[in-house]
Amino acid sequence: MMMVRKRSEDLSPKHIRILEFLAKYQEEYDRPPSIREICAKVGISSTSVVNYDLDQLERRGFIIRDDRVSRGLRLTEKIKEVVQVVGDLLHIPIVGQIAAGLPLPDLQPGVAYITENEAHAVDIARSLLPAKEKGNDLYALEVKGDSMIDAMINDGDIVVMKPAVEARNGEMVAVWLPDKNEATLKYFYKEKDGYTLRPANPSMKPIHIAKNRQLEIKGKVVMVIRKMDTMKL
Amino acid sequence: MMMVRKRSEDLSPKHIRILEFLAKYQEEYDRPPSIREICAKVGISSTSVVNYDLDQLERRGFIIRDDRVSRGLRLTEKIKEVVQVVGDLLHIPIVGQIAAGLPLPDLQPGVAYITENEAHAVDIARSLLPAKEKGNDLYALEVKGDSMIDAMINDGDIVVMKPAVEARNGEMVAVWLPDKNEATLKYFYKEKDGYTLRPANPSMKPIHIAKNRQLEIKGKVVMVIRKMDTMKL
DNA sequence: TTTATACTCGAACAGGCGTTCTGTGTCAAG
DNA sequence: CTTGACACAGAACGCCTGTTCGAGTATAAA
Repeated sequence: MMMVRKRSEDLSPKHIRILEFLAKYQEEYDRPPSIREICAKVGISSTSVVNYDLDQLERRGFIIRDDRVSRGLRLTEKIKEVVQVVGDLLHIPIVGQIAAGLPLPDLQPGVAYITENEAHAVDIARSLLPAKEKGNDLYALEVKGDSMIDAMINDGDIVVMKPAVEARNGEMVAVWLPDKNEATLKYFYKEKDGYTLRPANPSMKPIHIAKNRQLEIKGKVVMVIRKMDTMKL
Repeated sequence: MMMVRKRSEDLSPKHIRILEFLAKYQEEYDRPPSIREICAKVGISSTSVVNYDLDQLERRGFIIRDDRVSRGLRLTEKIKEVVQVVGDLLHIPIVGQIAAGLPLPDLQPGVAYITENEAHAVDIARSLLPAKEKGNDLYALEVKGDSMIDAMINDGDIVVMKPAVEARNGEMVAVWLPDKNEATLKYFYKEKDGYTLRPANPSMKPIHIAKNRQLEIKGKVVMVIRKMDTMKL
C-alpha cells in the first residue's frame, strides 16, 4: 500500500527555522553559517542532525551544498518562497493582471503573499521605495489592454500596489466599480457628495461617483514600471 | 629624515589581485574564499603571506576580518573603488532632466558615467533588464513638465536610457528636434522619405519628419519608473 | 657597515569543520 | 507483534582553516 506519511516535499517547522536563520546570517555576514553555528542558533543538539536536515533542504532545492567545504552551502532563489530575504532587493510577486473586465484580486493589508510560480515576480531596489516602507505586503499586477491609458499606464506595464481598503485625497488607487464592471487606476478625492476619480492625464475628464454608488478600493499604487523591449537582439 | 618609501595607503599589484579575486569569488559562491584558496588562485606560496596581506587590506578599510572564523572576512563598500563588483543591483546615475525646452545630455555609447552627487541615482534590479544587458553605460533622466504626456510619461517619472545615435524600427528613443527646439520620447520608424515618430498613446497623431529635417537620436528608452508619493506619512 | 622596516617562506599547532558511524526512539503499515 | 522508514543524539575521525613562530631576503636610511 502507498505511504500516506508526510510527503517529502513538505517543510517541517524546523526546516523553516533553519532557512530563516540561513537567510538572516547570510544577510548579516555575507557568508553562510557553519553547521555548528546552525546547531547553536536553531536549537539542535547534534551536527549530524543539521547535516541530515541540510541534505533534505538540498534535495528540495532550497540550498546547494559543496562537499567538504567549510560553510559550503549556497541559498537558491527558491528560498524566497519561504522566507522574506531582507536585502537590498524587494521580491514582489505578480499576483495577477489588471484589465477593464477582470475583477481585482482581493488581498488583505499586512499579509505577505507568495506565488507558486516564481517567474512571475519583480525585484525592486529598496532605495526606490519610501524609507518607512517594509514592503512585505506589496504585490504587483500586470496591466492588460489599453483601458488604463488615461491613467498614463500602458499595456504591459507593471503596477506595484499596497493593499488598502481606503485612501486619502490625492493618492492613486486601484478601484473596482461594480455597476460598471470595471477596474481602473485613478487619483482619489473624497467629497461631500461622493468621490471624484481623476485620471493621471489632466486632459481627460474626471469621474464623479455619487455616494450611493458602489466603489471598492483594492489598493494604493506605489510604483509603475514600464520595461521597453529594446535590445532584444 | 622622513620615509620616502611606499606610502602605507597604496595598494600593490598583488593587493589588487587579491581584491579582484575576493570580489569574484564572493560573487560566484556567496561566501569568501579560505586563505589557502587565495594562496592557490592568486599565486602566493604561504598562508602567512596572505594573512599578512589581508591584515593590510583590513587596515586600509577594504575588508573586515572576523577572528578565528573560517572564511571570516567581509568586503566593505570601499572595494568598489578598486574593482567592479557585479551584483544584483545596477547603480544608474540620474545625469539630468528631460523637458521640452532643455537640450538632452550628449553621452557616448559604451562609456560609464558617474555623478558626483550620489543622491541622484536609481538602483535597478538586474533581473528587470534583458539578460544580455551589462548596463554599465545606462543613465537616467528625470522628466520635468507635462510635455512627454503623449508618450505616456508623467512629470516626475524617471526614464532609464541607453546611449545610442541610431535606432531600429519600433524602439522608443529620446530625440532632439533642433528646428523645433524640443526634446521628446517617441517610437521610432524609419521610412523611405524620412522618419515617423509615434506617440505611445495610440490616440495621438504621429509626427512625420522629412529627410531634410534634422533629427538627433540621443538614446533608447530602456525603462520608465513612476514613484507614487503614497505612504508619505 | 649597522639598523630598521618591509616582505616572504615554511612549518607547526590548536581548534574549527564537514562527515560518518552507531545507537535509540517513534510511528504507521503489514 | 514485526518491519521499515524516519528523526534525533552522541561520539569519533580526519581534513580544513586561521594563527603563530622562527628564519631568511631585500631595500633604504643612518
